[in-house]
Amino acid sequence: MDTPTITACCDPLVEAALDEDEAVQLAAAFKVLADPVRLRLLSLVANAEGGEACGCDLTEPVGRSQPTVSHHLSILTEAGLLEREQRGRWAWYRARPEAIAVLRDALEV
Amino acid sequence: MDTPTITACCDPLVEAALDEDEAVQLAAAFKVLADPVRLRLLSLVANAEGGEACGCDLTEPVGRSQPTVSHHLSILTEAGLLEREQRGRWAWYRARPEAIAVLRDALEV
DNA sequence: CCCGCACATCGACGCCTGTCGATACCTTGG
DNA sequence: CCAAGGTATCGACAGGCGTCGATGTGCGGG
Repeated sequence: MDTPTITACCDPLVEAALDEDEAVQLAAAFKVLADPVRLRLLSLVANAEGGEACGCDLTEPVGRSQPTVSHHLSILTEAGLLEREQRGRWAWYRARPEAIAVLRDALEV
Repeated sequence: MDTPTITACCDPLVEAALDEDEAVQLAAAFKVLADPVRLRLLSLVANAEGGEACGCDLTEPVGRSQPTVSHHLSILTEAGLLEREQRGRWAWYRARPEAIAVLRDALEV
């Protein structure tokens, strides 16, 4: 999907008109959240006990194939919404509230 | 794009895991924001003097054709992010902060 | 050392969506 | 009543993206 890391790029939508570049950057960030599987993965990880979840426990609950889940986890990680830690042959994920906050702040009213 | 009106559907992402339906609904809402032209249109309207903007003044700043702008304004309006009022042959738009707030709340940390 | 498992990558397929030109609709001004 | 301009709709096209099966990669256990 070609998604650079989510970083604060602009004032809230309703407080200043976006220029072209800001709009492209923000849209790319929201695009990461514009998929039901990614939203579920993000919420599953954020709500896992200990604040972290093993990739091996994420395939079944979202009802998609392993390659598809891996693909979505990559997109979330590249965007900075998740961070990945490899432990042996398992990948562990934690949510990154800072990245979520960037998007929330853009929607401040 | 087939986007029902944005309405509060679920607790914040990081406070409760989304079920399938909630995820589909939230993703559809974020999809509306996942386009640079729509983000610019929304911010242009929200920042217009008087809080409202005429459609005739929105085509040029976003650099797209009139049918394309009309299409995006329809999507924003159907989603409830904009409201439209027809005055004579002009369409006037206002932002709906309530709809924006629904999405912001879903990203609460 | 080899097998098994978690995970990533690849290639292919189908659908969705952003875009435009052409055109139809509708309201106002003359 | 006609002409003009703002807007919506239509049809078509191209590119993007989610999905999967098959396969590659790397680590750990026996």
